[in-house]
Amino acid sequence: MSKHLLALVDVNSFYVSCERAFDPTLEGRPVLVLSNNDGCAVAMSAEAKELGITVGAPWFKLAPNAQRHGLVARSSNYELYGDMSHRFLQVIGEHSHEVEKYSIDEAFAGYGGPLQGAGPWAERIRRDIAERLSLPVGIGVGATKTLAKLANLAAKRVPGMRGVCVWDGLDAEYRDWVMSRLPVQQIWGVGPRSAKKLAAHGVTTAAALRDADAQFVRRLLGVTMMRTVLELRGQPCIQLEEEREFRDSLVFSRSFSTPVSTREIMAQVMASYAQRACTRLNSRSTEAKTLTAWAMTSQFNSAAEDSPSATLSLPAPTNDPVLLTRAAQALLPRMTEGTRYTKAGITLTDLSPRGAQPAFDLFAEPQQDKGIGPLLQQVREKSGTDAIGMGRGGMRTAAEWEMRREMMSPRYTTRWQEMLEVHAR
DNA sequence: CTGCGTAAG
DNA sequence: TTTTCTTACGCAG
Repeated sequence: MSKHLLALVDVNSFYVSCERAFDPTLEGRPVLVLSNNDGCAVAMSAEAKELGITVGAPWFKLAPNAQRHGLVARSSNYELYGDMSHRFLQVIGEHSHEVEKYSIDEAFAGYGGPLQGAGPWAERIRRDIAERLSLPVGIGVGATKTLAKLANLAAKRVPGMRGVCVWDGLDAEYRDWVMSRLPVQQIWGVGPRSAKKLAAHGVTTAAALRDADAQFVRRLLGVTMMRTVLELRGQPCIQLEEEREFRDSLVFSRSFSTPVSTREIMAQVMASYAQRACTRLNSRSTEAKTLTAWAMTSQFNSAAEDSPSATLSLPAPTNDPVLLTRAAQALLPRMTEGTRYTKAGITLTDLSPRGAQPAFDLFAEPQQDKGIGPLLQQVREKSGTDAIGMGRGGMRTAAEWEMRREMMSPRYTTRWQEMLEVHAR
């Protein structure tokens, strides 16, 4: 008997595991990866969790005691993680025809063979990723995405499973026991708000949600939660999705390392961010028709709250950094000189595939004729964002407000100069 | 169509 | 001195 099953493969403590893959001295030690600006912990090893550190813990509070605990912190190295993520998907793809990238460190994979073969199949994936990428993964297999997620949780929590769990391969009584003990909030798709509403009706465990009346759940929390109920019963409602080429919008936003409070500096920020948003636009071969430039003050200082934004509709879809950089300056008159802004961003909307509507010459700008925009982007793509740019974009020395990344590891897999050197003797 | 609430990692 | 960033979807208005 063969049944269509799904695996959810995820890397344990992905960012930390990427760091460890290239620096084995981190093995067995408490390790943290910090957010942009080295502000707070965003990922941690099991050893760091045991020290009581949680996501969001501010680094400046942990730093004084780090040495005493042997705690190591790394700045986030997204270039490395992104590349490792790509390799992770590639390996899974060699074991399955259907793969869906779910997040930077997770993927769903389809399995169409007999049930007894599912465990060995998952084990082969686990071993292949360990051998080729030095990354530890957990794999849950189930008849639906929700059950695969659940099995993945079990794979990590039950020591005997050693990272692989095939839900349908377990005893029915054992499955029931697990579900009756699992808090409903641990189910994929059930967040804190929904859990609270469910609890008010006596639904506090995964088993209770599975056995709840589907129509009742639909009325209480909508169709999405009803689908979750059906999926817990083994009825697939959430399909494996194709990679979506196309997104409706694109955001480039960053917090500043120190607040920005003058138009002069914000102009530099906008120039830099617009060009980086432009790079993302190009990497997806798209053009944007609308640009929103925005800034905001700290959420933790409600006294002087301000969140100015300016939305511009461009005459035609464009990916020209010159035009977008200029458009982003529209924020400046909206901001209050002297207010301490802590974060800003560029949102590009109304995206379309590049060249879908041929540019109407009437609106062509003088610099487009000379091809300055494409040239700038070409140089940035080839030689890095600090090679060339307009305004602040392209400066080699970091500006005062630019993000701090003081403990970043080398970009081992994407930069020749930063490749790992191995000496044999 | 848009903004908001909710969730995810 | 802190306290991430990004994407997606359903639903109400």
